[in-house]
Amino acid sequence: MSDDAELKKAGLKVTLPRLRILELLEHDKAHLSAEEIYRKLINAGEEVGLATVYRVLTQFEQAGICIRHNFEEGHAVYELTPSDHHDHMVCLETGDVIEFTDDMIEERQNKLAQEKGYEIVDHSMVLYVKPLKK
Amino acid sequence: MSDDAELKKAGLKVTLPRLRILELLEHDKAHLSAEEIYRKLINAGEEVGLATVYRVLTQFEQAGICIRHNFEEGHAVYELTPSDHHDHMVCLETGDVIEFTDDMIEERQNKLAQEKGYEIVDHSMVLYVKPLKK
DNA sequence: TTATTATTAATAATTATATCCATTTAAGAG
DNA sequence: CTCTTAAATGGATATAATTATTAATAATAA
Repeated sequence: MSDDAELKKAGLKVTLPRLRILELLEHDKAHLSAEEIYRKLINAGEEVGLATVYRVLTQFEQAGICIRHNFEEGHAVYELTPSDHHDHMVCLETGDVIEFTDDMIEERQNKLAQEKGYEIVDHSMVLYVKPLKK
Repeated sequence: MSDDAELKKAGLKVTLPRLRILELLEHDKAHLSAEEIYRKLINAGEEVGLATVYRVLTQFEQAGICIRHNFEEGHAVYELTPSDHHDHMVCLETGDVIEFTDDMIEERQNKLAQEKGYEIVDHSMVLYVKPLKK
């Protein structure tokens, strides 16, 4: 689906700031904060306000276009809603975020849920880590 | 170990604010925010500053006395460092919360972190489930 | 007890995010 | 394409959570 269509489907007017932010999220696969998105747009010569970035990100989140994570201290980061459900490893020293999935863990999670009489609808898993000393 | 000893072991002087905050964390087993701790102390007639609460909580965290969680609420909450690290299974239909731990998953998590060059400091895992149809 | 140093409370400063409002812009009607 | 209007924008301002500064105080060492 085109970005245009995606915005329309969400009931949002197709505006330049919204298109630019959506493009950024699509092409720049990292987990971006509102501030980072703002800086990138300004550096790219776009005239956008920080308030707009925050507003649009909230709208995108409500529309299911992106999801917000409150990983590290301080600020939220956003990523396009992923089709696969991956988990996250967050470095507490650098703020780096690594995505991963692990079949063995998923299998085990399903088994545990089943044992308790449930099936899994969704899950979230975040490992907070620090670099190994060498 | 006494609260006194606990503070000394962490290299912290034994002061009234630290004792009161530690007692609160011990007896009030919920997840408390800095603001909540501050309010509780004020209501209990203690003379303490909000800045002190923040400072002490940070020191406690660094000393491993308590851990901080950044849930999706806009503010951090603290709890005494639990001896076991349990995960949660939340039933979306009934709201039931089941705590569990699984050695196999923990082992796997450690291995994954290690492969990426990290060691795990903390982790959070929540399985959102619904009852199995019979 | 006194000296040294850490800790404190109050307040100011920061940071992340939300809101207000005057101006601009997108989208549908004609 | 032009007009109309409601929605969206950007800048300023507000707010909430947290952190830094500082002069005064309290805890430990000598």
